[in-house]
Amino acid sequence: MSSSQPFQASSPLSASGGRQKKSRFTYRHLAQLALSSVSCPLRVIAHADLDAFYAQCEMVRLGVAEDQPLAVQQWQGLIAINYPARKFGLNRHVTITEAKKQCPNLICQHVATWKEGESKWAYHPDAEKNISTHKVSLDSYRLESRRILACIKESLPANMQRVEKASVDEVFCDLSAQVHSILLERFPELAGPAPYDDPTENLPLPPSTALDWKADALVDLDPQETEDDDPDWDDYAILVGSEIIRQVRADIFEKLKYTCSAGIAQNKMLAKLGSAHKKPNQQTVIRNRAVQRFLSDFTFTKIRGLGGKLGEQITSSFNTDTVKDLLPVSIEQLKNKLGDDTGTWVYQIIRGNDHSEVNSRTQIKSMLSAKSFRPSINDAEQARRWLRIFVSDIYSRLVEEGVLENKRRPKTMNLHHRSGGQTKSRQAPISLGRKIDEAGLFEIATNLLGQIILEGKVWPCANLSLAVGGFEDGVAGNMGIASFLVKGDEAKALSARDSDAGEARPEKRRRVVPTTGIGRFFKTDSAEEQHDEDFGAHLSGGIDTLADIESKTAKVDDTATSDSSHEDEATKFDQQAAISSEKSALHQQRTTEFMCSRCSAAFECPETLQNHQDWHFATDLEAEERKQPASKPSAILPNNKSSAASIKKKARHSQPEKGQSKLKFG
DNA sequence: GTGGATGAG
DNA sequence: CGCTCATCCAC
Repeated sequence: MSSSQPFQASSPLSASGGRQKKSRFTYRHLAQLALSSVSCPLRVIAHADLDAFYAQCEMVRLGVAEDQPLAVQQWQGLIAINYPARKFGLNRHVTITEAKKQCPNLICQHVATWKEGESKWAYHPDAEKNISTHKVSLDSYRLESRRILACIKESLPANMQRVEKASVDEVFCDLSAQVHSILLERFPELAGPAPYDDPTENLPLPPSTALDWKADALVDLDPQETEDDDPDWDDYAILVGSEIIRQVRADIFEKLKYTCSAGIAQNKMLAKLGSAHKKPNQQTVIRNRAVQRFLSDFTFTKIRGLGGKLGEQITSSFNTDTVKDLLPVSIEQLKNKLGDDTGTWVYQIIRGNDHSEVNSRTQIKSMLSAKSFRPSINDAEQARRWLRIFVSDIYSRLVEEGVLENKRRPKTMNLHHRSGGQTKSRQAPISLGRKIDEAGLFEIATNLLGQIILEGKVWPCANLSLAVGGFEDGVAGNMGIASFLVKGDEAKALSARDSDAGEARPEKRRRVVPTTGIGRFFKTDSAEEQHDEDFGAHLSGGIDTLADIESKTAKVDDTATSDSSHEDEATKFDQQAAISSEKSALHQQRTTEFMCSRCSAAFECPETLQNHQDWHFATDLEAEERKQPASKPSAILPNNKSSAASIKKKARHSQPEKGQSKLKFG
């Protein structure tokens, strides 16, 4: 993809000397770009958002014309309205009859539903009349979401992509590594070495020819900037990112006929604001030199994480809801009102600084099936009937998740109940010994219901929801050994696990950077996590590179990131984030897949592949036992600790080697 | 670990 | 509005 659209190749970059000015950016900044460092000023993040997604799904499914007004109906309400229909002034809170009146040509398609006693959801023509016996199913949208995500991954180079599924209709892509490689292709001079081998040397400026932004929406520049200023490498980087995303969008449309909007910027927060800026089917670029202007026009409650109570609290504390009016508020005032962590986070975010990382994660962590009862239900028998439907729904989705092949397995089940204003919930483990099927799940769910009923005051019940979760850890018993060890034991652990050397860092031990909410921003840099990072580095055999980064980050070159108005806090923030993120970048798992040699199931990380192969092994043993019973029945139970450990140890030696290829075989 | 709360779409 | 999904926090 990268080479399919040759860029206007330039004459060689002007050498140093003469009257040529230097770039604001250094060779180190360029190197950080290749690592997708969250503090790299050249970083390129994209956010893509499907246009009126549910409505588009129905249009594709039904094959209706692109200019046909269509809305997705759920009982008596509309949950999605396509853009042709929006021209008639329709919004989500109009009734069906009003909508039809305003737009006589409107197609109102009801969502698919589960009907009691049936084994699969379907598009029932009479669904809206059967609210009391049907429950909504959003499965078809989840399936389309999955196809689109796969298409996006196909569109991006396997070894450089970093794609995070943010919701059913949104993704973030960290394009930094790919942009880096394209820059080097187009401007081989950038490959270095830096003059005097000094990474703090500034890069030569890019050619000053005007950049071709194609049809991209460009947001207005900051007041002190003009379009006449020569572009610098951040402009080029984001332009390349924009080209990449334009091609991704074209691929999605060509293959699947879905349109989406996108935002391209230096971080997730700005990219997301960008994708919402112009819809439908457009992309918006927010250059660094436009960030201040772009942001200051916003109501800060539009910023991700400030849409709820926190935003309200800020509004009432400082008597404004605009970014512009919040900018003069000092970091101390923010800390006083909001607490240190949240105050610092808000201070940074309204200045366009967001170091949150794009996690290569495309799999869900929990699933839930729920219904609000109108009217309420009044006895346990009715509740159990709904539990059957919830279980069918969840079970079929578990099958899609590959639970049957032991690719993933939920650890817990949760039942929520609402009666009047009161809510109750009960959770239970799904023990490893239990085979996951509809009967087993229903039994657990029924038990939870029984526990809730025992509390009393449960009828009439207005809402029930059943959830399963705890997917990410796979088979129990393999929880991070590292977290149990004190310093002295690490050597033992390392030698015991020496065949792990060269492995990518397991998914489940990876640092999670929170993206929303109060006071969560700095929590992940705890000493414990830091320790874990180090441990991961040993395991990964990345010592040289890590040490390299440690020494590099010892003196922080801040030419382009800090502006003189930043306070010490802000600088410290940048530096801390830079260091931890570079380490994290080293261990960040890409969407590289690990494939089982037995059944070709694919996994995102070696450890889950290991769990899966342990399961094969245990299954084989079990089959053997059935042929020759009475030898050692206890040893084959999957929840037998010692057995699990020995199986693990045995299978571990067949783990794949680290490498760059897309597929690995175990 | 559990249950509630918050936030987002 | 109804239905999801994710994460954090007090207990």
